[in-house]
Amino acid sequence: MARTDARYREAFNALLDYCAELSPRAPMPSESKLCEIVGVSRTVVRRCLARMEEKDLIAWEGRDKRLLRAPTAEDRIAQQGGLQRSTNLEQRFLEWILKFDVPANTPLSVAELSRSFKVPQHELKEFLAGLSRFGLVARRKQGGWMLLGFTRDFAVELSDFRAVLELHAVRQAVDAPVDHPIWSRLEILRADHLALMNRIETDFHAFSTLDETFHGAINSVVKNRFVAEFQKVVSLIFHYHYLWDKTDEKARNEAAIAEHLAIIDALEARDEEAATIAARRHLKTSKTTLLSSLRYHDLA
Amino acid sequence: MARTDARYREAFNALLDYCAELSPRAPMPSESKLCEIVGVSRTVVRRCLARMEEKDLIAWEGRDKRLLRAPTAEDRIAQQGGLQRSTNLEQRFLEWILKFDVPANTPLSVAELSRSFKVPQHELKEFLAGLSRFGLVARRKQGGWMLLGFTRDFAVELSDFRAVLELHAVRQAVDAPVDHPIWSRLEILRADHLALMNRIETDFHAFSTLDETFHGAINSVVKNRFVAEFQKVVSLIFHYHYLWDKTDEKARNEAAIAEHLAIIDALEARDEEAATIAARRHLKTSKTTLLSSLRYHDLA
DNA sequence: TCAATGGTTTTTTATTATTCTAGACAAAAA
DNA sequence: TTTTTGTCTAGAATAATAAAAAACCATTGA
Repeated sequence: MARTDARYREAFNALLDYCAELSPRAPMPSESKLCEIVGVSRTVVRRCLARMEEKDLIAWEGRDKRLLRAPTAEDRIAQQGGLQRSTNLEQRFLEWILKFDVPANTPLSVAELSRSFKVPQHELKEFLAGLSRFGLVARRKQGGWMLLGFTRDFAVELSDFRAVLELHAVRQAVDAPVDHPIWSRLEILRADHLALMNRIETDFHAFSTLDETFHGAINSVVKNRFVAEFQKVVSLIFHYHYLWDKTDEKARNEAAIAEHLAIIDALEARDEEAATIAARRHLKTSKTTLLSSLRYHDLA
Repeated sequence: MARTDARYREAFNALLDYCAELSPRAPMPSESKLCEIVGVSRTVVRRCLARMEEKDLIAWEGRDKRLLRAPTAEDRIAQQGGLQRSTNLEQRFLEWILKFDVPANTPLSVAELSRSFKVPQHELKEFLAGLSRFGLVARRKQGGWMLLGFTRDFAVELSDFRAVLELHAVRQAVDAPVDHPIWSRLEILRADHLALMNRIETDFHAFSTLDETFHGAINSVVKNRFVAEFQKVVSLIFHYHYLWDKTDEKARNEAAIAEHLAIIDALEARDEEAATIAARRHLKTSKTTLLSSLRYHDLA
């Protein structure tokens, strides 16, 4: 019960690795130095040292710590099964919602999600609390959480908000200095777009990734933590929706490539007016696509 | 330990209130009806009914539940001390940071905050997880949380982001139909501003609230959950910073009133160009004020 | 026959208790 | 002095647990 000692186990093995570098009988660094080396508190380091002494790996008396023998594979401590990655939970969660088309107003069971995502319950709760800031989920009066989900309103507001941020980014990009990395990125993107256009008949589904890269590049001009945070979610949602709505995919992507190229042209010409118009047109198309994919699913 | 029965206690009293309306010997509604009435699960309702039967308030046999006597004040169940409001935790937390000028990179102790705000630990964790979406706090590698706080970068990015949102709102407002509530709100605000201008010598500190109302009105034109969510935090931060930086407060507020009036004038003239310029000027002033208040505190 | 209701059980949530970890302090050594 | 260690206290992560929700099934009564 209670807190796991995964940290101690990891630290112990890390210390063994460090000792392997050391020559036998060499004095070991001070406890606080070892803390820095394995990135853990002195409490844990001392626990590790105690075990090493017990296993006759080191002689430890006061400040004198000496390696007695080279550590072997058997000395290593087993990692408790779990070690489940709670990284990219966000991505996995959104992927789940969009791929399985979880409908709006679905109650979310923390217990169930915790099992399927192999993540401790409390971590999921914190994650959901974070998502509630984006209005994607909300607490229920009876307790627990509920997916507000991709309703029509949500999609409209998301698209509008995205448009506000991205038009701002476009305006900033026009004013970017010549040595700004955006210009070389745009050149590469232009080439990629033209290349894809040539093999569009077969590779039209490769557009989704390109789209994400393109919008990422545009938004990278704006150095703002709030924008960046939103962008992460926005792009993920648009990305999966694109993957998912297969109607007229080739035609849509072909049109989108043309729209992207128009934006690149206008940006490189430093023509704010034209760039804004081109961006607005493309964002409008995106919004329409997102909405129609929702409509399609409402019928299903 | 474990979950409290506050819900049961509240439900029981609510049921008593409901019974008080009933005439004695009257049959009570079905369990599921009672659930809807008090907004609680059947499990809790049945626990309440069991207690009512035990206290000889009702006769209960199968579907036949009859009130035996009118409930008295003594029948009520005591609410367990706590009932601590975890509402407006956000406001209280930001208030604490800004009022006590908690510096950036301060480690936040969940245990301590939990005590001082009288809120269960896990609720605080969820709250902090939410705030981390705004980049105001972050997890530490060693565990726990840390206030990233109001650094210069944070203030700049916050101001910029606010400007993006608010300029968008201004552009929307210009296009708002004549019967949109914004116009009457602006008329009232104009009068309020003029009134405050007349008594500025004595009441200049009343501007802070007026400022919040003004920006709230402008932003109310944009109906967007993302904007609204951010606006809550943004306005709170600006609000407290205004309250807090006392240098040249009268002169600053007087100037700000003039800037507000210029925005109102331009909006009512439906002049997008002028409105944008006026708004941009005001936002720039705000940003400068916010930054200088930080500089002032850095020295302290 | 069937919808609504009640008894019962299973599952999930909220919260505490517990173990591990971090950090602080003072004594000891260099 | 300055650094290092022994000791202690407070805090964080997590499992255990009581309460609540929800599902299930039998029963009632139209």
